[in-house]
Amino acid sequence: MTGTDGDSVINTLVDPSLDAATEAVESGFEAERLVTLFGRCTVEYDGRASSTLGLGDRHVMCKPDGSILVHTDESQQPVNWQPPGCTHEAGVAEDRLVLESERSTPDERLVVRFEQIAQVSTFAVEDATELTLDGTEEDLRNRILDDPELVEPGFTPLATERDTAAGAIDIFGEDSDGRTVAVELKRKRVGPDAVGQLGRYVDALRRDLHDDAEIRGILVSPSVTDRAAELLERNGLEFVSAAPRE
Amino acid sequence: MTGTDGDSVINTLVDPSLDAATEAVESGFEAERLVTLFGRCTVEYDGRASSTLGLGDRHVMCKPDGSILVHTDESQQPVNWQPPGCTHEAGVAEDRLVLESERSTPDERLVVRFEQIAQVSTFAVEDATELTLDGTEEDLRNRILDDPELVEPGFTPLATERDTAAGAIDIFGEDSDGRTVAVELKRKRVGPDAVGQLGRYVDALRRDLHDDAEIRGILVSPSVTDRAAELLERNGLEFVSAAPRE
DNA sequence: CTATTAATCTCGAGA
DNA sequence: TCTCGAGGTTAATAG
Repeated sequence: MTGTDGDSVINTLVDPSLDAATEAVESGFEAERLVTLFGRCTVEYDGRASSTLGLGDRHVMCKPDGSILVHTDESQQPVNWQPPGCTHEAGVAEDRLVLESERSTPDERLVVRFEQIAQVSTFAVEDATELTLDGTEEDLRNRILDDPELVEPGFTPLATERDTAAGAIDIFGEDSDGRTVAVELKRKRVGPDAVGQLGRYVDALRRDLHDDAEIRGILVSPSVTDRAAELLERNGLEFVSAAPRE
Repeated sequence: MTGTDGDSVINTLVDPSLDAATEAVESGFEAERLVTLFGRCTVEYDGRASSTLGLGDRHVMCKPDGSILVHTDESQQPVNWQPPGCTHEAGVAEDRLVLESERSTPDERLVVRFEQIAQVSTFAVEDATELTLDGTEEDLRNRILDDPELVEPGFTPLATERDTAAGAIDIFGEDSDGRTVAVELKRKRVGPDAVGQLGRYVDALRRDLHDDAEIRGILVSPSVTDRAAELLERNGLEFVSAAPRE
Protein backbone atom coordinates (compact mmCIF):
# COMPACT_ATOMS: atom_id res chain seq x y z
CA MET A 1 0.00 0.00 0.00
CA THR A 2 1.33 3.43 -0.80
CA GLY A 3 0.87 6.44 1.29
CA THR A 4 1.40 5.47 4.88
CA ASP A 5 3.46 8.56 5.49
CA GLY A 6 1.81 11.94 5.76
CA ASP A 7 3.35 13.47 2.65
CA SER A 8 1.75 11.08 0.17
CA VAL A 9 -1.36 11.93 -1.78
CA ILE A 10 -3.17 9.32 0.30
CA ASN A 11 -2.63 7.96 3.75
CA THR A 12 -5.00 5.11 4.57
CA LEU A 13 -5.29 2.89 7.61
CA VAL A 14 -7.69 -0.04 7.77
CA ASP A 15 -8.77 -1.30 11.20
CA PRO A 16 -6.25 0.96 12.89
CA SER A 17 -5.43 1.02 16.57
CA LEU A 18 -6.94 3.87 18.54
CA ASP A 19 -3.59 5.60 18.77
CA ALA A 20 -2.75 5.17 15.10
CA ALA A 21 -6.14 6.46 14.06
CA THR A 22 -5.92 9.47 16.34
CA GLU A 23 -2.45 10.30 15.10
CA ALA A 24 -3.53 9.99 11.47
CA VAL A 25 -6.53 12.28 11.98
CA GLU A 26 -4.51 14.84 13.92
CA SER A 27 -1.74 14.96 11.35
CA GLY A 28 -4.36 15.17 8.59
CA PHE A 29 -5.90 18.22 10.29
CA GLU A 30 -2.45 19.69 10.79
CA ALA A 31 -1.50 19.25 7.13
CA GLU A 32 -4.89 20.63 6.00
CA ARG A 33 -5.78 17.42 4.22
CA LEU A 34 -9.21 16.00 3.51
CA VAL A 35 -9.82 13.47 6.28
CA THR A 36 -12.36 10.64 6.10
CA LEU A 37 -13.30 8.04 8.66
CA PHE A 38 -15.63 5.10 8.57
CA GLY A 39 -16.78 3.31 11.67
CA ARG A 40 -19.35 2.74 14.38
CA CYS A 41 -20.09 6.00 16.14
CA THR A 42 -22.57 8.23 17.91
CA VAL A 43 -23.16 11.88 17.02
CA GLU A 44 -24.35 14.78 19.12
CA TYR A 45 -25.14 18.25 17.88
CA ASP A 46 -26.13 21.41 19.70
CA GLY A 47 -26.52 24.85 18.23
CA ARG A 48 -29.36 26.35 16.19
CA ALA A 49 -31.20 23.16 17.10
CA SER A 50 -29.96 20.02 18.84
CA SER A 51 -29.86 16.37 17.92
CA THR A 52 -28.58 12.99 18.97
CA LEU A 53 -27.81 9.97 16.84
CA GLY A 54 -27.25 6.53 18.39
CA LEU A 55 -24.65 3.96 17.46
CA GLY A 56 -24.30 3.04 13.81
CA ASP A 57 -21.85 2.83 10.91
CA ARG A 58 -21.23 6.19 9.29
CA HIS A 59 -18.85 7.90 6.93
CA VAL A 60 -17.34 11.11 8.30
CA MET A 61 -15.59 13.68 6.13
CA CYS A 62 -13.60 16.60 7.55
CA LYS A 63 -12.56 19.23 5.03
CA PRO A 64 -9.63 21.59 5.44
CA ASP A 65 -12.03 24.55 5.24
CA GLY A 66 -13.45 23.47 8.59
CA SER A 67 -16.62 21.75 7.42
CA ILE A 68 -17.56 18.27 8.56
CA LEU A 69 -20.12 15.87 7.09
CA VAL A 70 -21.55 12.72 8.64
CA HIS A 71 -23.20 10.43 6.11
CA THR A 72 -25.27 7.29 6.57
CA ASP A 73 -25.90 4.88 3.71
CA GLU A 74 -29.07 6.74 2.80
CA SER A 75 -30.06 10.18 1.56
CA GLN A 76 -28.20 12.78 -0.36
CA GLN A 77 -27.94 14.97 2.72
CA PRO A 78 -25.60 14.32 5.64
CA VAL A 79 -27.34 13.22 8.82
CA ASN A 80 -25.19 15.71 10.75
CA TRP A 81 -22.71 18.36 9.71
CA GLN A 82 -20.94 21.60 10.47
CA PRO A 83 -20.42 24.41 7.96
CA PRO A 84 -17.02 25.70 6.81
CA GLY A 85 -15.10 27.76 9.33
CA CYS A 86 -15.37 25.40 12.25
CA THR A 87 -12.45 24.24 14.36
CA HIS A 88 -11.86 20.50 14.32
CA GLU A 89 -10.23 18.58 17.12
CA ALA A 90 -9.44 14.90 17.53
CA GLY A 91 -8.85 13.31 20.89
CA VAL A 92 -9.28 10.19 22.94
CA ALA A 93 -11.82 9.88 25.74
CA GLU A 94 -12.92 6.70 27.50
CA ASP A 95 -10.93 4.63 25.07
CA ARG A 96 -12.68 6.18 22.06
CA LEU A 97 -11.68 8.47 19.25
CA VAL A 98 -13.69 11.66 19.62
CA LEU A 99 -14.03 14.33 16.95
CA GLU A 100 -15.22 17.75 18.02
CA SER A 101 -16.16 20.57 15.70
CA GLU A 102 -17.06 23.97 17.05
CA ARG A 103 -17.85 27.46 15.87
CA SER A 104 -19.28 30.67 17.25
CA THR A 105 -21.93 33.07 15.88
CA PRO A 106 -23.90 31.03 16.23
CA ASP A 107 -22.42 28.79 18.92
CA GLU A 108 -22.56 25.31 17.50
CA ARG A 109 -20.89 22.09 18.47
CA LEU A 110 -20.75 18.66 16.90
CA VAL A 111 -19.25 15.63 18.66
CA VAL A 112 -18.61 12.27 16.99
CA ARG A 113 -17.59 9.38 19.23
CA PHE A 114 -16.19 6.26 17.58
CA GLU A 115 -16.71 2.94 19.24
CA GLN A 116 -14.94 1.23 16.37
CA ILE A 117 -12.86 2.65 13.55
CA ALA A 118 -12.80 0.63 10.36
CA GLN A 119 -10.86 3.06 8.21
CA VAL A 120 -9.09 6.41 8.36
CA SER A 121 -7.86 8.17 5.23
CA THR A 122 -6.30 11.53 4.60
CA PHE A 123 -6.04 12.99 1.11
CA ALA A 124 -4.03 15.80 -0.43
CA VAL A 125 -6.47 17.52 -2.79
CA GLU A 126 -5.37 19.49 -5.83
CA ASP A 127 -8.19 21.12 -7.68
CA ALA A 128 -7.74 24.27 -9.71
CA THR A 129 -10.88 24.13 -11.84
CA GLU A 130 -14.25 25.62 -11.11
CA LEU A 131 -17.72 24.51 -11.98
CA THR A 132 -19.54 26.13 -14.89
CA LEU A 133 -23.30 25.92 -14.60
CA ASP A 134 -26.03 26.66 -17.16
CA GLY A 135 -29.77 26.89 -16.88
CA THR A 136 -29.90 29.30 -13.97
CA GLU A 137 -32.11 32.31 -13.37
CA GLU A 138 -29.27 34.46 -14.65
CA ASP A 139 -29.43 32.60 -17.96
CA LEU A 140 -33.15 33.34 -18.16
CA ARG A 141 -32.42 37.02 -17.49
CA ASN A 142 -29.78 37.14 -20.21
CA ARG A 143 -32.16 35.49 -22.65
CA ILE A 144 -34.76 38.14 -21.99
CA LEU A 145 -32.32 41.05 -22.11
CA ASP A 146 -31.12 39.69 -25.47
CA ASP A 147 -34.67 39.38 -26.73
CA PRO A 148 -37.16 41.43 -24.69
CA GLU A 149 -40.00 40.33 -26.99
CA LEU A 150 -39.94 37.04 -25.07
CA VAL A 151 -41.85 39.03 -22.46
CA GLU A 152 -44.04 40.81 -24.99
CA PRO A 153 -43.71 42.89 -28.17
CA GLY A 154 -42.58 46.39 -27.30
CA PHE A 155 -41.24 45.58 -23.85
CA THR A 156 -38.16 47.67 -23.03
CA PRO A 157 -35.89 46.71 -20.12
CA LEU A 158 -34.58 49.77 -18.28
CA ALA A 159 -32.75 48.21 -15.34
CA THR A 160 -31.92 44.95 -13.61
CA GLU A 161 -32.00 44.47 -9.84
CA ARG A 162 -33.86 47.77 -9.56
CA ASP A 163 -34.23 48.50 -5.88
CA THR A 164 -37.54 49.10 -4.11
CA ALA A 165 -38.59 49.28 -0.48
CA ALA A 166 -39.57 45.60 -0.81
CA GLY A 167 -36.37 44.39 -2.46
CA ALA A 168 -34.82 44.28 -5.93
CA ILE A 169 -36.89 43.78 -9.08
CA ASP A 170 -35.26 41.31 -11.48
CA ILE A 171 -36.06 43.35 -14.59
CA PHE A 172 -37.57 46.82 -14.44
CA GLY A 173 -38.85 48.29 -17.72
CA GLU A 174 -41.77 49.70 -19.65
CA ASP A 175 -44.26 48.43 -22.17
CA SER A 176 -45.13 49.86 -25.61
CA ASP A 177 -47.60 52.27 -23.97
CA GLY A 178 -44.97 53.59 -21.59
CA ARG A 179 -46.41 51.83 -18.56
CA THR A 180 -43.96 50.72 -15.87
CA VAL A 181 -43.39 46.95 -15.79
CA ALA A 182 -41.86 44.85 -13.02
CA VAL A 183 -40.65 41.44 -14.18
CA GLU A 184 -39.94 38.64 -11.72
CA LEU A 185 -37.93 35.73 -13.09
CA LYS A 186 -38.01 32.11 -11.96
CA ARG A 187 -36.02 29.37 -13.64
CA LYS A 188 -38.66 26.70 -13.00
CA ARG A 189 -42.34 26.20 -12.30
CA VAL A 190 -43.41 28.30 -9.35
CA GLY A 191 -45.98 28.34 -6.58
CA PRO A 192 -47.72 31.11 -4.64
CA ASP A 193 -44.56 32.38 -2.96
CA ALA A 194 -43.17 33.85 -6.18
CA VAL A 195 -46.48 35.61 -6.86
CA GLY A 196 -46.30 37.12 -3.39
CA GLN A 197 -42.79 38.30 -4.11
CA LEU A 198 -43.84 40.00 -7.35
CA GLY A 199 -46.88 41.50 -5.64
CA ARG A 200 -44.69 43.06 -2.96
CA TYR A 201 -42.44 44.64 -5.59
CA VAL A 202 -45.40 46.08 -7.52
CA ASP A 203 -46.94 47.45 -4.32
CA ALA A 204 -43.62 48.99 -3.35
CA LEU A 205 -43.30 50.60 -6.79
CA ARG A 206 -46.79 52.06 -6.48
CA ARG A 207 -45.84 53.63 -3.16
CA ASP A 208 -42.36 54.68 -4.27
CA LEU A 209 -43.53 56.30 -7.50
CA HIS A 210 -46.71 57.63 -5.83
CA ASP A 211 -48.31 58.52 -9.11
CA ASP A 212 -51.53 57.23 -10.58
CA ALA A 213 -49.90 55.55 -13.55
CA GLU A 214 -50.69 51.90 -13.99
CA ILE A 215 -47.90 49.56 -12.94
CA ARG A 216 -47.80 46.07 -14.39
CA GLY A 217 -46.25 43.01 -12.74
CA ILE A 218 -45.22 40.09 -14.93
CA LEU A 219 -44.03 36.74 -13.67
CA VAL A 220 -41.78 34.97 -16.16
CA SER A 221 -41.21 31.26 -15.60
CA PRO A 222 -41.73 27.98 -17.45
CA SER A 223 -45.12 27.51 -15.76
CA VAL A 224 -47.11 28.16 -12.58
CA THR A 225 -49.18 26.01 -10.23
CA ASP A 226 -52.96 26.39 -10.04
CA ARG A 227 -52.82 28.31 -6.77
CA ALA A 228 -50.18 30.61 -8.17
CA ALA A 229 -52.37 31.27 -11.21
CA GLU A 230 -55.34 32.14 -8.99
CA LEU A 231 -53.21 34.45 -6.92
CA LEU A 232 -51.86 36.19 -10.03
CA GLU A 233 -55.42 36.72 -11.25
CA ARG A 234 -56.63 38.05 -7.93
CA ASN A 235 -53.70 40.45 -7.62
CA GLY A 236 -53.98 41.72 -11.20
CA LEU A 237 -50.59 40.29 -12.13
CA GLU A 238 -49.58 38.61 -15.38
CA PHE A 239 -47.70 35.52 -16.44
CA VAL A 240 -45.42 34.83 -19.40
CA SER A 241 -43.96 31.41 -20.06
CA ALA A 242 -40.21 31.26 -20.70
CA ALA A 243 -37.38 28.96 -19.63
CA PRO A 244 -33.65 29.56 -19.04
CA ARG A 245 -32.66 27.52 -22.10
CA GLU A 246 -33.78 25.86 -25.34
CA MET B 1 -4.77 -4.89 5.32
CA THR B 2 -8.11 -6.50 6.01
CA GLY B 3 -11.05 -6.47 3.74
CA THR B 4 -9.80 -7.15 0.27
CA ASP B 5 -12.62 -9.57 -0.37
CA GLY B 6 -16.13 -8.30 -0.98
CA ASP B 7 -17.73 -9.80 2.11
CA SER B 8 -15.69 -7.81 4.64
CA VAL B 9 -17.00 -4.68 6.27
CA ILE B 10 -14.43 -2.77 4.25
CA ASN B 11 -12.75 -3.39 0.95
CA THR B 12 -10.08 -0.81 0.15
CA LEU B 13 -7.68 -0.53 -2.75
CA VAL B 14 -4.98 2.15 -2.88
CA ASP B 15 -3.57 3.10 -6.28
CA PRO B 16 -5.45 0.26 -7.93
CA SER B 17 -5.16 -0.82 -11.54
CA LEU B 18 -7.99 0.28 -13.81
CA ASP B 19 -9.37 -3.26 -13.90
CA ALA B 20 -9.13 -3.80 -10.17
CA ALA B 21 -10.81 -0.46 -9.48
CA THR B 22 -13.60 -1.15 -11.94
CA GLU B 23 -14.20 -4.60 -10.51
CA ALA B 24 -14.26 -3.26 -6.94
CA VAL B 25 -16.78 -0.53 -7.82
CA GLU B 26 -19.00 -2.92 -9.77
CA SER B 27 -19.05 -5.51 -7.02
CA GLY B 28 -19.71 -2.74 -4.50
CA PHE B 29 -22.76 -1.62 -6.50
CA GLU B 30 -23.85 -5.24 -6.83
CA ALA B 31 -23.60 -5.86 -3.10
CA GLU B 32 -25.36 -2.56 -2.32
CA ARG B 33 -22.41 -1.25 -0.41
CA LEU B 34 -21.38 2.33 0.14
CA VAL B 35 -18.71 3.01 -2.49
CA THR B 36 -16.17 5.82 -2.31
CA LEU B 37 -13.48 6.84 -4.76
CA PHE B 38 -10.77 9.44 -4.63
CA GLY B 39 -8.87 10.56 -7.69
CA ARG B 40 -8.34 12.97 -10.53
CA CYS B 41 -11.52 13.27 -12.57
CA THR B 42 -13.84 15.40 -14.67
CA VAL B 43 -17.58 15.67 -14.05
CA GLU B 44 -20.43 16.44 -16.43
CA TYR B 45 -24.03 16.96 -15.44
CA ASP B 46 -27.12 17.50 -17.52
CA GLY B 47 -30.69 17.61 -16.30
CA ARG B 48 -32.60 20.37 -14.49
CA ALA B 49 -29.53 22.48 -15.29
CA SER B 50 -26.21 21.48 -16.82
CA SER B 51 -22.61 21.84 -15.72
CA THR B 52 -19.08 20.83 -16.48
CA LEU B 53 -16.15 20.49 -14.13
CA GLY B 54 -12.57 20.17 -15.38
CA LEU B 55 -9.83 17.91 -14.08
CA GLY B 56 -9.16 17.91 -10.37
CA ASP B 57 -8.93 15.69 -7.29
CA ARG B 58 -12.33 14.85 -5.84
CA HIS B 59 -13.98 12.48 -3.43
CA VAL B 60 -16.92 10.57 -4.90
CA MET B 61 -19.49 8.73 -2.79
CA CYS B 62 -22.08 6.37 -4.24
CA LYS B 63 -24.78 5.25 -1.84
CA PRO B 64 -26.82 2.08 -2.17
CA ASP B 65 -30.00 4.18 -2.37
CA GLY B 66 -28.81 5.48 -5.75
CA SER B 67 -27.49 8.86 -4.68
CA ILE B 68 -24.05 10.07 -5.67
CA LEU B 69 -22.01 12.95 -4.24
CA VAL B 70 -18.90 14.57 -5.67
CA HIS B 71 -16.96 16.60 -3.11
CA THR B 72 -14.01 18.92 -3.50
CA ASP B 73 -11.89 19.98 -0.52
CA GLU B 74 -14.12 23.00 0.01
CA SER B 75 -17.72 23.73 0.93
CA GLN B 76 -20.29 21.78 2.80
CA GLN B 77 -22.17 21.08 -0.42
CA PRO B 78 -21.08 18.63 -3.09
CA VAL B 79 -19.89 20.26 -6.30
CA ASN B 80 -22.02 17.75 -8.24
CA TRP B 81 -24.53 15.12 -7.20
CA GLN B 82 -27.53 13.01 -8.05
CA PRO B 83 -30.45 12.37 -5.70
CA PRO B 84 -31.48 8.93 -4.40
CA GLY B 85 -33.16 6.64 -6.90
CA CYS B 86 -30.61 6.92 -9.66
CA THR B 87 -29.03 3.99 -11.45
CA HIS B 88 -25.26 3.79 -11.10
CA GLU B 89 -22.99 2.15 -13.64
CA ALA B 90 -19.25 1.72 -13.75
CA GLY B 91 -17.36 1.07 -16.95
CA VAL B 92 -14.14 1.67 -18.81
CA ALA B 93 -13.87 4.03 -21.76
CA GLU B 94 -10.68 5.31 -23.37
CA ASP B 95 -8.62 3.71 -20.66
CA ARG B 96 -10.54 5.48 -17.92
CA LEU B 97 -12.93 4.47 -15.20
CA VAL B 98 -16.27 6.12 -15.94
CA LEU B 99 -19.14 6.37 -13.48
CA GLU B 100 -22.58 7.14 -14.86
CA SER B 101 -25.62 7.95 -12.81
CA GLU B 102 -29.00 8.40 -14.45
CA ARG B 103 -32.62 8.89 -13.61
CA SER B 104 -35.86 9.87 -15.31
CA THR B 105 -38.61 12.36 -14.33
CA PRO B 106 -36.73 14.47 -14.69
CA ASP B 107 -34.15 13.08 -17.07
CA GLU B 108 -30.81 13.67 -15.43
CA ARG B 109 -27.38 12.29 -16.03
CA LEU B 110 -24.09 12.62 -14.20
CA VAL B 111 -20.81 11.32 -15.64
CA VAL B 112 -17.53 11.12 -13.72
CA ARG B 113 -14.40 10.25 -15.69
CA PHE B 114 -11.30 9.29 -13.72
CA GLU B 115 -7.92 10.01 -15.20
CA GLN B 116 -6.28 8.64 -12.08
CA ILE B 117 -7.71 6.62 -9.22
CA ALA B 118 -5.92 6.97 -5.91
CA GLN B 119 -8.33 4.95 -3.79
CA VAL B 120 -11.47 2.87 -4.02
CA SER B 121 -13.33 1.68 -0.94
CA THR B 122 -16.58 -0.17 -0.42
CA PHE B 123 -18.26 -0.35 2.97
CA ALA B 124 -20.99 -2.51 4.45
CA VAL B 125 -23.09 -0.11 6.50
CA GLU B 126 -25.18 -1.18 9.46
CA ASP B 127 -27.21 1.60 11.00
CA ALA B 128 -30.44 0.93 12.84
CA THR B 129 -30.75 4.21 14.72
CA GLU B 130 -32.48 7.37 13.62
CA LEU B 131 -31.75 11.00 14.34
CA THR B 132 -33.75 12.78 17.01
CA LEU B 133 -33.91 16.51 16.48
CA ASP B 134 -35.11 19.24 18.86
CA GLY B 135 -35.77 22.89 18.30
CA THR B 136 -37.99 22.48 15.24
CA GLU B 137 -41.20 24.20 14.27
CA GLU B 138 -43.07 21.20 15.66
CA ASP B 139 -41.49 21.87 19.04
CA LEU B 140 -42.71 25.45 18.87
CA ARG B 141 -46.20 24.21 18.03
CA ASN B 142 -46.19 21.80 20.96
CA ARG B 143 -45.01 24.56 23.28
CA ILE B 144 -47.93 26.73 22.23
CA LEU B 145 -50.50 23.94 22.37
CA ASP B 146 -49.25 23.21 25.91
CA ASP B 147 -49.48 26.86 26.86
CA PRO B 148 -51.68 28.88 24.46
CA GLU B 149 -51.12 32.00 26.57
CA LEU B 150 -47.73 32.24 24.89
CA VAL B 151 -49.74 33.64 21.98
CA GLU B 152 -51.98 35.77 24.20
CA PRO B 153 -54.23 35.43 27.24
CA GLY B 154 -57.49 33.78 26.25
CA PHE B 155 -56.25 32.26 23.00
CA THR B 156 -57.85 28.88 22.31
CA PRO B 157 -56.38 26.53 19.68
CA LEU B 158 -59.10 24.68 17.77
CA ALA B 159 -57.11 22.84 15.10
CA THR B 160 -53.64 22.34 13.68
CA GLU B 161 -52.87 22.17 9.97
CA ARG B 162 -56.34 23.56 9.27
CA ASP B 163 -56.80 23.53 5.53
CA THR B 164 -57.68 26.57 3.43
CA ALA B 165 -57.68 27.28 -0.29
CA ALA B 166 -54.21 28.78 0.20
CA GLY B 167 -52.71 25.93 2.23
CA ALA B 168 -52.73 24.70 5.83
CA ILE B 169 -52.76 27.04 8.81
CA ASP B 170 -50.32 25.95 11.51
CA ILE B 171 -52.67 26.72 14.40
CA PHE B 172 -56.29 27.74 13.89
CA GLY B 173 -58.14 29.06 16.91
CA GLU B 174 -60.07 31.91 18.49
CA ASP B 175 -59.34 34.74 20.87
CA SER B 176 -61.09 35.67 24.11
CA ASP B 177 -63.66 37.66 22.11
CA GLY B 178 -64.48 34.69 19.88
CA ARG B 179 -62.67 36.08 16.84
CA THR B 180 -61.08 33.62 14.46
CA VAL B 181 -57.26 33.56 14.70
CA ALA B 182 -54.76 32.11 12.19
CA VAL B 183 -51.33 31.48 13.70
CA GLU B 184 -48.28 30.96 11.49
CA LEU B 185 -45.25 29.47 13.23
CA LYS B 186 -41.59 29.96 12.33
CA ARG B 187 -38.75 28.49 14.36
CA LYS B 188 -36.40 31.38 13.63
CA ARG B 189 -36.31 35.03 12.68
CA VAL B 190 -38.30 35.60 9.51
CA GLY B 191 -38.47 37.95 6.56
CA PRO B 192 -41.29 39.16 4.31
CA ASP B 193 -42.00 35.73 2.81
CA ALA B 194 -43.53 34.39 6.03
CA VAL B 195 -45.74 37.48 6.30
CA GLY B 196 -46.96 36.85 2.76
CA GLN B 197 -47.71 33.27 3.70
CA LEU B 198 -49.78 34.31 6.72
CA GLY B 199 -51.53 36.97 4.65
CA ARG B 200 -52.58 34.41 2.07
CA TYR B 201 -54.02 32.14 4.76
CA VAL B 202 -55.99 35.00 6.33
CA ASP B 203 -57.31 36.11 2.93
CA ALA B 204 -58.31 32.53 2.15
CA LEU B 205 -60.13 32.25 5.47
CA ARG B 206 -62.02 35.47 4.77
CA ARG B 207 -63.17 34.07 1.43
CA ASP B 208 -63.87 30.58 2.77
CA LEU B 209 -65.86 31.76 5.76
CA HIS B 210 -67.48 34.57 3.73
CA ASP B 211 -68.80 36.29 6.80
CA ASP B 212 -68.05 39.75 8.04
CA ALA B 213 -66.45 38.59 11.26
CA GLU B 214 -62.98 39.94 11.90
CA ILE B 215 -60.19 37.43 11.27
CA ARG B 216 -56.84 37.92 12.96
CA GLY B 217 -53.51 36.69 11.67
CA ILE B 218 -50.65 36.23 14.14
CA LEU B 219 -47.07 35.41 13.20
CA VAL B 220 -45.21 33.61 15.99
CA SER B 221 -41.42 33.50 15.72
CA PRO B 222 -38.39 34.60 17.74
CA SER B 223 -38.23 37.87 15.79
CA VAL B 224 -38.90 39.52 12.44
CA THR B 225 -36.87 41.70 10.08
CA ASP B 226 -37.74 45.37 9.55
CA ARG B 227 -39.39 44.76 6.21
CA ALA B 228 -41.40 41.91 7.64
CA ALA B 229 -42.57 44.19 10.46
CA GLU B 230 -43.64 46.85 7.95
CA LEU B 231 -45.49 44.28 5.89
CA LEU B 232 -47.27 42.94 8.97
CA GLU B 233 -48.34 46.47 9.87
CA ARG B 234 -49.56 47.25 6.38
CA ASN B 235 -51.55 44.01 6.13
CA GLY B 236 -53.11 44.37 9.57
CA LEU B 237 -51.33 41.29 10.89
CA GLU B 238 -49.77 40.77 14.29
CA PHE B 239 -46.54 39.41 15.72
CA VAL B 240 -45.79 37.49 18.90
CA SER B 241 -42.27 36.55 19.91
CA ALA B 242 -41.70 32.91 20.88
CA ALA B 243 -38.98 30.33 20.23
CA PRO B 244 -39.06 26.53 19.93
CA ARG B 245 -37.13 26.08 23.16
CA GLU B 246 -35.95 27.72 26.39
C1' DC C 1 -22.08 41.23 10.99
C1' DT C 2 -27.57 41.31 8.99
C1' DA C 3 -30.93 40.87 5.18
C1' DT C 4 -32.51 39.02 1.02
C1' DT C 5 -33.01 35.62 -2.57
C1' DA C 6 -31.53 31.62 -5.68
C1' DA C 7 -30.95 26.66 -5.62
C1' DT C 8 -29.75 20.73 -10.23
C1' DC C 9 -32.00 23.28 -3.26
C1' DT C 10 -33.46 18.32 -0.39
C1' DC C 11 -36.98 16.04 2.11
C1' DG C 12 -41.39 14.54 3.71
C1' DA C 13 -46.37 14.68 3.78
C1' DG C 14 -50.65 14.73 1.46
C1' DA C 15 -53.79 14.54 -2.39
C1' DT D 1 -47.37 11.74 -9.79
C1' DC D 2 -47.51 16.80 -8.36
C1' DT D 3 -47.84 20.39 -4.85
C1' DC D 4 -46.62 22.56 -0.82
C1' DG D 5 -43.87 24.03 2.99
C1' DA D 6 -39.92 23.12 6.45
C1' DG D 7 -35.01 23.18 6.86
C1' DG D 8 -29.54 23.17 12.01
C1' DT D 9 -31.54 24.57 4.73
C1' DT D 10 -26.61 26.39 2.12
C1' DA D 11 -24.48 29.84 -0.70
C1' DA D 12 -23.93 34.29 -2.78
C1' DT D 13 -24.46 39.13 -2.68
C1' DA D 14 -25.44 43.59 -1.05
C1' DG D 15 -25.39 46.95 2.66
